[in-house]
Amino acid sequence: MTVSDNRTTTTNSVFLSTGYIDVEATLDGGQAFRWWPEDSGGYRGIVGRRVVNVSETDGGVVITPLDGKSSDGLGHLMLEYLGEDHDIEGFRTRFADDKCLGPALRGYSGLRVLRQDPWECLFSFITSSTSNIPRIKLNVGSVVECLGYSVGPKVRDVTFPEPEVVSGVGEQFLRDLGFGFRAKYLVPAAEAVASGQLNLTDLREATYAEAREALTALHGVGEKVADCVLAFSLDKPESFIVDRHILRALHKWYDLPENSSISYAADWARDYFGDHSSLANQYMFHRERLARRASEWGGVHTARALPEDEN
DNA sequence: GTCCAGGGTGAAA
DNA sequence: TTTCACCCTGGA
Repeated sequence: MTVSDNRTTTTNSVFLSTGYIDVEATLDGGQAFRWWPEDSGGYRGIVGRRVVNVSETDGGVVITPLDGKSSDGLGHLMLEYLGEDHDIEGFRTRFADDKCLGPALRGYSGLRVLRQDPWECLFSFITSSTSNIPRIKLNVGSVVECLGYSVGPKVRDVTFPEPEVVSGVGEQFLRDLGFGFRAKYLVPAAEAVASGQLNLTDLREATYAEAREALTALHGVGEKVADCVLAFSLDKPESFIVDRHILRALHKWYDLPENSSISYAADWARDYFGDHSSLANQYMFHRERLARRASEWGGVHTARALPEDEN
């Protein structure tokens, strides 16, 4: 991987030779909720305190700062965010012939697992409980517009509100923003992080089991939400997220025992996929989503996206 | 207009 | 282990 400046142009953008990255599937496919497509192409969002546009290009992505600042340090920041240190090549090799993942890898190879800010990730996935992606984006968007610190020209160009700020505004404020019953989980979680009782950064160094236990100790954080935070922000590639769609996929493609519980299925998948669990999980989730979307449109998605027969 | 599902969790049975 | 309430938004 290399980072090259592009200062000969007036755009001040940075090219990252990451290999192909499917920007839409990666940034706006249910891992993160603050990326918005731009008319001019690519996706606009915030990483740390920087406002950027991320666009696909040959052999990688182009990062363009939209906050008027220079591109110094942007390459490193974005490589880390885009999960560049994940073992994507090892994953591709190992599962090239897998019944479920092989076709997925050939159909849409540019999917990555992000490395997000842990607090934003925790907040977002507590919010995700019995919700859907449009609504999660709506909720997260409204809370950052109200409480975030502006770092760019647009209303959504704001940093994610610190846990101190979220605990300060209280439950009713979040309910009024439309978070519903999740508000009563979000405020205590913010308090735990703000007080230092829960140190999310330390959990990056902790084992998977330790970190998962620390997260599920929070009210409103079960195994599912914990695994999302572990995979998408706490450097735990052995994390495997099971919802009802993934459970169905596991039954369909693998020798998972009949009537396995969500919890059992997650243990089974972690054992089966090992350190490639979070990548396998994301490709499987994406495949199920495309299949579902295709059937809702009354069509078949296998012809284009998947070279092999679905059934 | 009504109905329903949506990347769940916690408490009670 | 299973059932149920919890909020509410968008699409059918």
